[in-house]
Amino acid sequence: MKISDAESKVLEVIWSVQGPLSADEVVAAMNNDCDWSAGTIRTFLTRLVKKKALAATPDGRRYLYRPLIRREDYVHEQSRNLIDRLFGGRIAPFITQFSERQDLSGDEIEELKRLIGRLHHDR
Amino acid sequence: MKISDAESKVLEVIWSVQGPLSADEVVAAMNNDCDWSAGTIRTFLTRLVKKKALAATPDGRRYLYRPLIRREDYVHEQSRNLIDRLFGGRIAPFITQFSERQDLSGDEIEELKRLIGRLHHDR
DNA sequence: ACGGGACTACTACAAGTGTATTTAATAGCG
DNA sequence: CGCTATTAAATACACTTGTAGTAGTCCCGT
Repeated sequence: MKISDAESKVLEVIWSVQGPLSADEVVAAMNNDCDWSAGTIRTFLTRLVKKKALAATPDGRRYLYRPLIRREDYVHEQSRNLIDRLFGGRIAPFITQFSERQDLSGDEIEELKRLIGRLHHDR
Repeated sequence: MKISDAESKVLEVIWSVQGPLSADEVVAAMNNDCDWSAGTIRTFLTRLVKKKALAATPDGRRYLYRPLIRREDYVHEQSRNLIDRLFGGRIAPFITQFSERQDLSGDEIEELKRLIGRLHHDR
């Protein structure tokens, strides 16, 4: 099932904490960077449960939420999807495009250089 | 204005041709890889016009459609967005993640190596 | 000049999204 | 043991998206 933009922000917050969270712990954790009402966030929690992205386990009169999908899997799926849709499945053009737009700092380039070097070593 | 998945497929077809296209040229061009009815595709065309992603210029009793946004810009925006949302704005972790999942062929790695070498030279 | 085909414009409609409010249950406090 | 505060469930509602169908108009051929 597809996860919407708003829902994914809620997921991010839950991923960013080790253990399960209650609804208002999620609300508290989100209050910093978003302006949704508590009701709205609760809606997203129940939708994420319905979509099997979260599990809700009862804890007294409330629920504790915990992720059912791993961030790495989600992130990889999103990345693969973008690369496939927009770059014919190849990573290099993705990088090229950033460099052509001068959207790479010197630091970034250094970092990439080191990374790719190591990559080559790994195999 | 946000461009939906289905709409972006129509845009891709229009980008892939040099000049402006009439609605049923678009339909013809799309009939290969998608199973939308002509009506559906026309709906997407008008929505794309409303979203200022396409211009429709009259040509007799019909319209010719031509992109108002460049593919490179669209692609870059999508890419930047993904990198910002999922990788804290840095490209290297994006690459790392593919390599950790063995989602990079030897060819891809070679290509990246050459690319990064050139990058470094460029500045 | 009229009928038929082509092309657009308008309308439809259900599911998903963003953004909540209202209601019902319940558990702890007094 | 009943009231209030907490929490979850249900409901609301407008906008977007996916997927079309219908109606209206205009040009071409006869």
